Amino acid sequence: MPYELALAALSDPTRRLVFERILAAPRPVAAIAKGLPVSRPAVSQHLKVLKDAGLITERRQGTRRLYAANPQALGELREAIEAMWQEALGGVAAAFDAEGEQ
Amino acid sequence: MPYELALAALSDPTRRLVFERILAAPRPVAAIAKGLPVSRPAVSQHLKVLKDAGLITERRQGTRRLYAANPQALGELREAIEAMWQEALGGVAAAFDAEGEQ
DNA sequence: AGATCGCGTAAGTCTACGCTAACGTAAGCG
DNA sequence: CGCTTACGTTAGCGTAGACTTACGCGATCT
Repeated sequence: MPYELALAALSDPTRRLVFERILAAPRPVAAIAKGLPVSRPAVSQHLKVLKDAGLITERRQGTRRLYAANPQALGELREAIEAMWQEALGGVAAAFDAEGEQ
Repeated sequence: MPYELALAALSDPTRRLVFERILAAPRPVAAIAKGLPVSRPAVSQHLKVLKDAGLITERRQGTRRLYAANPQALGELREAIEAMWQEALGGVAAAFDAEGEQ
């Protein structure tokens, strides 16, 4: 699962709220939607995007579905960001060296 | 600078291309736009968004402007993602425990 | 079997935003 | 001074996507 999908999925504020609500523990849809400023179908749509991005997993339990965060996708995103961070650190050092030479 | 802005800024594919082009070393706008599938003004607009998100810094040098990545904002984003990752790991462990008890 | 719960999906609307084309501007050069 | 370079900015357009309303469907209860 490419990290780009996770990045795009987490860029929406409402979707981040949805995701953060199932970070600590799995929850059914109605419990996620409760207290959010959008309707339950909207939450369902956000869950689909998060699932397609690999950020969450779905488990059916009777008539309801439990959604849980998937740490692996989050780990991949973390590593991608960290790689960019490292490269940026190196870039600053290189620019500083070039500055000193002129 | 809140990490939400950085997240939203990096969610666009073209803007990511722009950002990655100045990760290793600072560049003027024309150099960034060269080879990209969009016009130079579009690159300028992306640079503005990245700057507003704190991800890059601008330094004027005569008639041109050098854009460089800002590792600090990237570091903050990295830490925010890492915190969510840790929480997700804890959530999975908690769900597993609950599974064993029933 | 009928009723209800818990949820996904489809259709339609409206806003955000990425893009181009055109223009404006400050710095260097002859 | 013009002229060119290297940009930023604006106006306008087109589309992706976030949202609601309405509907459909399987599981559970009585």
